[in-house]
Amino acid sequence: MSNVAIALILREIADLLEIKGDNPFKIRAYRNAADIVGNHPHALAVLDAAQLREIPGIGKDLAVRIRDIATTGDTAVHRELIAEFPARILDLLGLQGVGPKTVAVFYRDLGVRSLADLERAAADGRIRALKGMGAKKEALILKALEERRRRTGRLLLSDADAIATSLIAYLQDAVPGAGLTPVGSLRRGRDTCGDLDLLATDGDASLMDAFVRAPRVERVLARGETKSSVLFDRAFQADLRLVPAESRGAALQYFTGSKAHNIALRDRAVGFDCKLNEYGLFRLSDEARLAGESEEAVYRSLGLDWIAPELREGRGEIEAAATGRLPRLIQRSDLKGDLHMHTSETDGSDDIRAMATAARESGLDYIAITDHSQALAMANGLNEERALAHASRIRAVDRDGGIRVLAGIECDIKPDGTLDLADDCLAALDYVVASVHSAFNQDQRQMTDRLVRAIACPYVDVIGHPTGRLLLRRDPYPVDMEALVDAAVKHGVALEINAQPHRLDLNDAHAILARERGASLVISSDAHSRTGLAALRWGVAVARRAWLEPAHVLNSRPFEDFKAALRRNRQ
DNA sequence: GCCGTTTTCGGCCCGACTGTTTTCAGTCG
Repeated sequence: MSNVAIALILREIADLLEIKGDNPFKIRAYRNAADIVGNHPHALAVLDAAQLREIPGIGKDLAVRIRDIATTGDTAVHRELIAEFPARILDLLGLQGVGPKTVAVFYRDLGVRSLADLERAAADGRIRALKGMGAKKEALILKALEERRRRTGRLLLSDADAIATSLIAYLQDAVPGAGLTPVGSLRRGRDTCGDLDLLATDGDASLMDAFVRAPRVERVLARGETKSSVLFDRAFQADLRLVPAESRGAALQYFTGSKAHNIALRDRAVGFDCKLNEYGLFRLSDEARLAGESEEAVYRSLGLDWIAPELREGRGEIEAAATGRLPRLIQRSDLKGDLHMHTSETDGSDDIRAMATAARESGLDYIAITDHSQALAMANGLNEERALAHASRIRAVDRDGGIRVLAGIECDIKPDGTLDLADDCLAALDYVVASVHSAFNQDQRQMTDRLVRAIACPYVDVIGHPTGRLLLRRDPYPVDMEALVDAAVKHGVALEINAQPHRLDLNDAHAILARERGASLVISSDAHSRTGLAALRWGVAVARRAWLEPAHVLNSRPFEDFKAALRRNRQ
């Protein structure tokens, strides 16, 4: 049972307990545990109760429940709650403006058991008759139901970034002098964003006016002096907060999150006899403001080094910051090479020289051209003959314009784990990234064996996009990541962090596992055109979330060092 | 349900906005 599946059940328990009106702190404990489990880099299903208890936030009871879920697929508390409430009742919580208390009232007073029931109740005017509700609330419910049908869900990190950039440009145009910064999950570099959070530090009410009138705003959820929320078309939400300049740092900290990080930080503030909110760090005894103008000062006043946003996920960053053990995170400028890209020889749109020139202009010292192999016929993949001819054309470009260009290939891993091109062909190339592009429906055992067999092939240097996921479109294929990482370490094969915004594969949790086990990593763009090279920044975001330093990433090394570190060139 | 430099009991992060309210509960982040 995967961590994500366990987390799902823990979260359902929390939601149902909340509808039931149970102890809020107990609910928080379940929700907190769901976050911990869901984000944990190791498979928790294999741990026993004692090992689970060592994880902060997991105590005696939760350890037992997690064991239950891991071994039987469920736990008694959950089964009892499911029996107590209708199966579809949790759908109601997904509606804007509907929380657990409201769900409880709908269920108790109106017998609402599903979204369809709620829609009928609202249409019949039965909502307005409830205590504490009126015609306005009823209309909001109908609106929320309508929006839910059109909702597209989360946004890719790159899309969220693009929307934030244009929204900020619009606001700065409307209110010159306004200082605006993206915060929330976008600033933390999460692979997808559920909404968009913006922080403004200079500006007045006119900024809020401009915000709620931004292009494509469909509905204003809230409009205040310091806080507004809107829904864009396709029901994508954005929030804007305005704070005074002296609170900029505290607000940046607060609105960047994550929730788990903030709770831990505030808990720490309490230990310092202080209170931390979005306006500053205040001493409880006399309300004196100890920090607030800069994020650095907020952290410093709590005895912590400044923590990069990508680390703020409650993965031990506060302990590391307290003891001076934060990593020197990798940056885009640390990357000297890009090791996965396609040309017009297969499914790319630019030729070798165009890719090399663009890479040089983006500051890289070396690249590998890695077109597809023959199994990917759809992409006009290369057979041995074409691959070798392509390689000689690539080598003809090597060193031109001051950039080294390796003749590589992205070789398909066939369903049985053998490679798509003959060994002598692979041996004649400079670099091989091996990837799965077919037979995604294999079970975990087959897929793991398949990848481990590919890793054992002596001509494979890197495993490309190791889980095959396409964000918001296709789940990862099942693979035992620990076995994969261990095999990679054993054979000196590197694992790719594919920087395509819809892949970001490995993800952050897998990259943490790889780092902890001592695997080498590469960050590659998988560009299919010159402009695609810019995707490296998204891969760097994943790497930073995984606490990676330059030393963990092969393509942060100078060319000769990098080349010597490749599996094929060792010993 | 978790946790412990004051604690094995009694705490547990903090504030803005809305709707239906005569002083606040619920939702959200």
